[in-house]
Amino acid sequence: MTSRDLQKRQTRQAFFQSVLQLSRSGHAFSSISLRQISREVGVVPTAFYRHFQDIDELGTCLVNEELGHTLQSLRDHLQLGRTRTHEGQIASSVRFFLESVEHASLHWHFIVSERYGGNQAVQNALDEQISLFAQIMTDDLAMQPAFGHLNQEVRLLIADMGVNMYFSWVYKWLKFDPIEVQGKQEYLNRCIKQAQVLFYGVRNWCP
Amino acid sequence: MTSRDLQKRQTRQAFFQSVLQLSRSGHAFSSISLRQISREVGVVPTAFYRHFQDIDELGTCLVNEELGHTLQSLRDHLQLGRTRTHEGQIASSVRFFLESVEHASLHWHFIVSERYGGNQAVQNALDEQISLFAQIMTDDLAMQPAFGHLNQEVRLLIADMGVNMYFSWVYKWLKFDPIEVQGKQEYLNRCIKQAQVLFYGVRNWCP
DNA sequence: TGTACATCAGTGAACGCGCGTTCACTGATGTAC
DNA sequence: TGTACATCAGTGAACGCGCGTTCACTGATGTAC
Repeated sequence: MTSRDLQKRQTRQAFFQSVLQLSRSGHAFSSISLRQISREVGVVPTAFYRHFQDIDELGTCLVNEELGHTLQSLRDHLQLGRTRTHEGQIASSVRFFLESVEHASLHWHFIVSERYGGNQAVQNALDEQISLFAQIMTDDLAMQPAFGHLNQEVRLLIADMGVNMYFSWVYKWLKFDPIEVQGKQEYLNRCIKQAQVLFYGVRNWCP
Repeated sequence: MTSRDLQKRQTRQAFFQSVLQLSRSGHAFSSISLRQISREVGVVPTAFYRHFQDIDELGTCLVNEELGHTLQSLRDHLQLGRTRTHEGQIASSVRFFLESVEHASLHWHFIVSERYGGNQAVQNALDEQISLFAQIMTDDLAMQPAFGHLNQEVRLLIADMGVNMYFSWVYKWLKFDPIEVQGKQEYLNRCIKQAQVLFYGVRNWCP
């Protein structure tokens, strides 16, 4: 790894960061221009082509590389199935999720904004990453004895509900001002209750 | 109402339709240009200003007028709370919802695509309409004796889960080709099961 | 009913601007000997 | 280690194009008498 390679990688990262910041400040990915991004990075527009063929490629690389790592580590640590037997454990799982979201707020803002947004390439790349969540949550549910009465199909169905519920919290969660400690706490408690309602129903569900 | 007024109203409708069609064909609202819309309508770009001050105004009017009616009539007929005691009735509610969505597919594609999209004015207008759903579902839950043990706060929390779950179905539901009858039927059954899992849990929930 | 005037939805030319993409270039970094 | 050449990330000028917005206009429809 030469210093030139290192420099190139840093610029590439800067392109990703610029997109995430533009997204955070309210611009849809499909309305961001190549020149806008380059300006943010601090390079001339033509430098863009040293890194990506076009904006679609920037989008898919951003999702697979930059967001991929964030989502991978979250998937590794959520372990929903192993921690949801008692209500206190459901609470920790929700708390861990929302803290992770806050910690990678730029990433998550982009994910929820672009999940159903205008760029097909980005949408497909995101869909792949997100469906891994449902898959992993399904396997996780299988490890929990209390849910042994559920077959694979029902587990996947429930994991899908769980992922959609978790994702439905993100947008409002990221809108809180860091100072609004009390508002955030109340919102967190609301999310925890929603998770408890869902998983309580699952525990007693007869397929 | 003169024939001139009528003509103007038709052109206004045509602007709405053009936006919905452009949205359906994959363009994010915030990346659609005034000239693109006018071209679709079949008028010169300057004619746009006879109807709207700018694109933001077109967006908010589209949501409040065009989508407003669709959502209003759906809210009036869903009556979730009155029909979810037996599992067969939950099924009819889900079926009615997804049929309504299919019937107004352009509207619903726009709603789910722009809910977290790039235009703040549209997002705010949509948020108002959507939060009415949660409000109405909350009141509806109150009418159901089986859920009398839930207080107002918990009912709103559950209505919120319900709305988010219903909305989470829409995007994939609209992606089905009309010919794929079997695939659609299977997806519908999946949605019904998800609704049953959620409302089953609610029925036995102790706050 | 007929006439004379007012209204106003849609026209078409014009503007300055930011866009994506091309091209030949520069000069610092890497490599071969 | 020192030299001579290769690589290639970033430069800057140039292009044609679609954009939003302005303006004075046209001519069909509506209104007052």
